[in-house]
Formats: sequence, structure tokens, C-alpha cells
Amino acid sequence: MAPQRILCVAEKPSIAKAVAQHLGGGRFITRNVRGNTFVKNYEFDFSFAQWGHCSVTMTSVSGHLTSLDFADRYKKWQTTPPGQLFEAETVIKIDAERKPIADNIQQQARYAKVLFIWTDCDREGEHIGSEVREQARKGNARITVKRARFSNTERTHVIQAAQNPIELDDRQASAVATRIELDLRIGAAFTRLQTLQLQHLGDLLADKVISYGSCQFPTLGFVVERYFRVKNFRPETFWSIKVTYLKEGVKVNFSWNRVHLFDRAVVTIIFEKCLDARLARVTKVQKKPTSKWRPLPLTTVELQMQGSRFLRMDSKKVMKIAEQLYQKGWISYPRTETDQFPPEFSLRSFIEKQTQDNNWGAYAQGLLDGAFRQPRQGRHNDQAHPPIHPVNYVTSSSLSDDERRVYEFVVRRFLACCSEDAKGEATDIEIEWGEEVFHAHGLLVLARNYLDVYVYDKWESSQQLPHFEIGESFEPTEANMMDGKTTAPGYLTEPELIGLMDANGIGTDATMADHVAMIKDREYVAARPKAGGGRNPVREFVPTRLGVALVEGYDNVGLDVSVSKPFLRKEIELKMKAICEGRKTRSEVVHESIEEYREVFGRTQRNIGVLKRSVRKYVFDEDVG
DNA sequence: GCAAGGTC
Repeated sequence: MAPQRILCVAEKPSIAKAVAQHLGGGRFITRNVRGNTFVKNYEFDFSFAQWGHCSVTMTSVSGHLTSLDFADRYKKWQTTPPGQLFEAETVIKIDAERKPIADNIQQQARYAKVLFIWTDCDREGEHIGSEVREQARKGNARITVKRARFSNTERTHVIQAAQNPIELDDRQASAVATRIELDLRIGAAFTRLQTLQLQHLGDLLADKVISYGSCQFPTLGFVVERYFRVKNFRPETFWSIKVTYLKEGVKVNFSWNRVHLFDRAVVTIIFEKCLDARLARVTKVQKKPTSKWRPLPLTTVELQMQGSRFLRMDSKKVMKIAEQLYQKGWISYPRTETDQFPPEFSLRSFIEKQTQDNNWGAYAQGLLDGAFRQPRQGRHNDQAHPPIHPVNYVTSSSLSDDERRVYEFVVRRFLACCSEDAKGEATDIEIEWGEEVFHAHGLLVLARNYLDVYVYDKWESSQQLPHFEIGESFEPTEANMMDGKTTAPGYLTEPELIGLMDANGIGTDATMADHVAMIKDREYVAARPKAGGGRNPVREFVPTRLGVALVEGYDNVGLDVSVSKPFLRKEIELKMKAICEGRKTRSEVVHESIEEYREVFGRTQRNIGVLKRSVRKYVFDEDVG
């Protein structure tokens, strides 16, 4: 009897190849798929515990297979009232460039007994799996469907996954289908409404698409909120007391525990009392070991934040470069939320590969020779990908300048994770002078450890404090009452923006940089290098007049929750979770959310004058009273 | 001409 055929389908070609290599034991045939240069079919034999000795075809899709759009009759902006898009008929299509991939799955499924899905183990992966299943059933209605549970492509892990198939999670797939439908309906309805209404207010906006999206608007909202905090900032004068004491040739500066107060008279009285007391007395002398923790394993969000801070590129660029490095096999998959390495992960073999480098090779060797520490475990695990790490060594001469910087960051971060924390000794001295308490803090770095390789962190010894005894008294060498002014916050920087998006659940690791780029493309915000940032300034975002007009306009339309706030997106996220946990169904959530947004939409439409006035005021400098 | 999410 001929062996059973099994069709395996991964989310992307790289996973298909890695899995084929492990299951095929290095022996497999590669076949091209007509019409697509990336997707390949790998054929090999494998003995499954469940299905016996089988002939396997391992292939992949390339992300989502289908897309959702409105039926043709709703395509014309002029003839479809935007509000109709909340209930307009939608169609699921397979775009022309994905047709060959879909056809391949149909054909391969025809003689297969089992469809074994190897998409990423996250929500989107579950949905992509359901798209694959749909195609496979078109070729073979009776095909058995299973899915693999895996979170990395290490050999033993892959084999373990192959031998323990589980079921596709339809709840997760329908949570994603819900998100897709809501994003389309809400995004398209608001985009058409505001574009059609605002476009002809003046030449500056003519032919411009003024888009709305559940992610791009809150992203804009963060930038505008900070802008107003800067704009409305009024400096306040404060007063403080500073004490210095010259001992053993060291000038020790003591800071006031109250930091500063905003009442000059009060500080003057306090200061007088101190002077009257004349002698200050040492009340606390403490030396204790301290440490600066090594960084956590690298996630995408962290790569984007640190990258836009230290590598002279924006988050979108960092992701593009990381993607290239991944495609070439130098680093692992760059889109991950996981900040913990699996326990069986072969960290040492990846460290080993870095020992040949001129800059950090000796450090890597030092780790292998005994300095290695198991990385800290963060609290995130997407169950799909390990933290970002170097997988192969590449010399800097074979990389572009940008690639070299990102690769170097990934390597240094990885080596730092596998290192000991930096160790130091902290000295704290407290004095009482009059009724006030002042303190001095000193740091002595004893062992730099991870800092030697992770050049992005700074931790330096301070000036060494002289010896003090508890109870010792002295007359301060100098004491001054100082005044100062509170300073305005800065505009939102790119790492801050990425951090806010992450904290508020706006976008995913793979899309955050896109949303940031989108609000720039739409000319809602402008990016510029932060002043005083030296040779390597971080970028900061300032909203354009249009960006301010939109946010302020919506804030005044009379909505319970403005669309520029992250709240509405968060709600969709919670509802997706409810679907995943079986507490709600797709149709319930679509119905609820559409009704909710229809209300927001209706109110916006009725008060469209408010939005228009805001645009006239900010974009066209008109006096709107 | 709309979104956000995958991916090349």
C-alpha cells in the first residue's frame, strides 16, 4: 500500500523550510510553486506517531491568504452614503498575487489524508490556518485537519510538535475575522465621511485622503496630547536649599529631601532656621551592594524603542533592516512579543558563533568560559516566536552600514542577556540640619559585567564620598538658597510614542511602525530631530495643523469617548478576548460594536460643523469665533 | 481614493 500523504502548511516560507529540514532529516526535494517565487513545496518522508510512515509535502502561505472588501456596488464614494458601510455587503477575495498560493494548497490537498497546519501559534496564525483549511477543503472536502503547536524551530521542539497535533482554534480565528470586519467598516465609513466633508474646505486639502483608523487615530492622539501639554505649559518658579561640605579634599553636595517648594517665603524661613542651627549632624551612613540589571531578552517593541533611540533610524527603518537580516539568516524572526527564552534553548551555540568577532568576540568567549548566566525571564510570551537573537555570525564588511548597526545591537543585546548584572556599591549619607534632612548619594561600580558589551546602557561611578560617622557634626562649607523654573516637557519622541502604543494596545509589534509612518504620510504629524540631541538625536513628533484640527474637532463633537483616545481600540481588543474565551460570539460582537460606532458616527455627522470649524481655524487660519 | 493584520 502506498504511504499516506500529509500536507503541511506554514505561515511563511522560512518556517516551511526549517520544519522540512528537521522532519526530513536533511533529505527533502524542493519544488517551485508556479506563479510565486517565495513559496516552495518540500517533499520528504516522515513517520508520525499518529499516521505512520507518510509521504509529506510541506509548503506555506505568505501571511493572510484572503482580504475583506466591500461588494463592488459600494465602491463609489459619491454614490454610497458613508454610513451605509456599516451594513454594506462584504466579500472575501483572494488577491491575484495570492491565487497561485491558494491553488497550490488546493492541488496538494487533493490526494492528502491530512492537512497539518503549521501557522504561528497566535491569533492571526489561527485565522490564517482557517484560510488554509478553507482552500484545502476546496480540493478535498474530506481532508482531516490538524495543527501543530510550536513556538520556535529548534529540532527537538519541531519533532515534538509533529508528534502531538492539536486542533485549530476556531474561536481565535473568528476573533480575528471580527477584528477584520470592524476595522474595515469603521475605517472606511469614517475615512469617507471626513474626506468628503473636509476635502473641499480649501486647496490645502483638495485631493487629500483624510483617513481614519482605529490605530492611526489614537497614535495621532498621543502626539497631539503631548503637543498641548507643551503648548499650555507655564513655567513655575521654585526655591530650594543646597548644602556643600568640603571634607578630605572632596566637595560633597547634599540635596534637600523636599527637593524644592514653590513658596519663596516658606523656603526663606526654613533656610534661616537651618543657618541658626549652624551645625549639621550625620544621621545615616549606609553602604550597600547594588546592581544594575542586565536587559531582558529582546522583543520587537524594545528593538523599535532602543533602535529609534540609539541607532539613528526611525522605527520603520529598524524593522525593515531587521527583516532583511532575518531573510539573510543572520538574526531570528524579528516580530515577537516574547521576552523569555525557552528553557531548552541552545543559547551557548549562538554565543559560540559570536566568538570570532573582533569587537565582541572576546566577550562572548568569556561567557563560554564561565561568565554565562541564564537570561532573566520577562512576563511576555506570544507562544509563537522566541526573543530576537543572532542565529549566525556575519562580518560587518558584508553588511550595509544600517544592517551592521542593527545586527550589532541584536548581538550585543543577546550577549548582555546572557551575562551577569553589573555590580556596585551604593553609599547614602543623610544629615539633619535644623529641622531639615539632606542627603548625598555615591556609587562605586565594582564589576561592569554586561555593561562591557551592552554599550547603550550607562552606569558610571560618581565621585567617591569621604568617610562619615553617624553622629558626626559639621558646619556646612557653603549653603545657598537657589531658585529655578520648572521646564516644559518635550514633544513626544519616537521611543516614547512606541512605548505608549504598546502600553495601550495600539497596533501589534509588526504594525506599530506602520501606524507611525501612516500618520506622517497623511500629514497629520511631522518628525524632526530633537534639538540638543547632539550628533545622534532622537526624533520627536509635532502635529501639523491638520493633525491638531482633527483631534480637537473630534474632542468637541460631543462624543462620550473621543476617537482620538485609545479607549475604543482597547474595547475591541477586550471583545476579541471574549470571543477567544467563548464568552461572546462573532455575530454578537460585530452587532454590538457596529451599533456603538454607528452612534459615534451619527453624532459626528450631525455635528460635522464642529469638525469643519476646527479645520478652518487651524488649517486655514480663519477666525471662527 | 477607505482599515489593520499578516508577509516577500
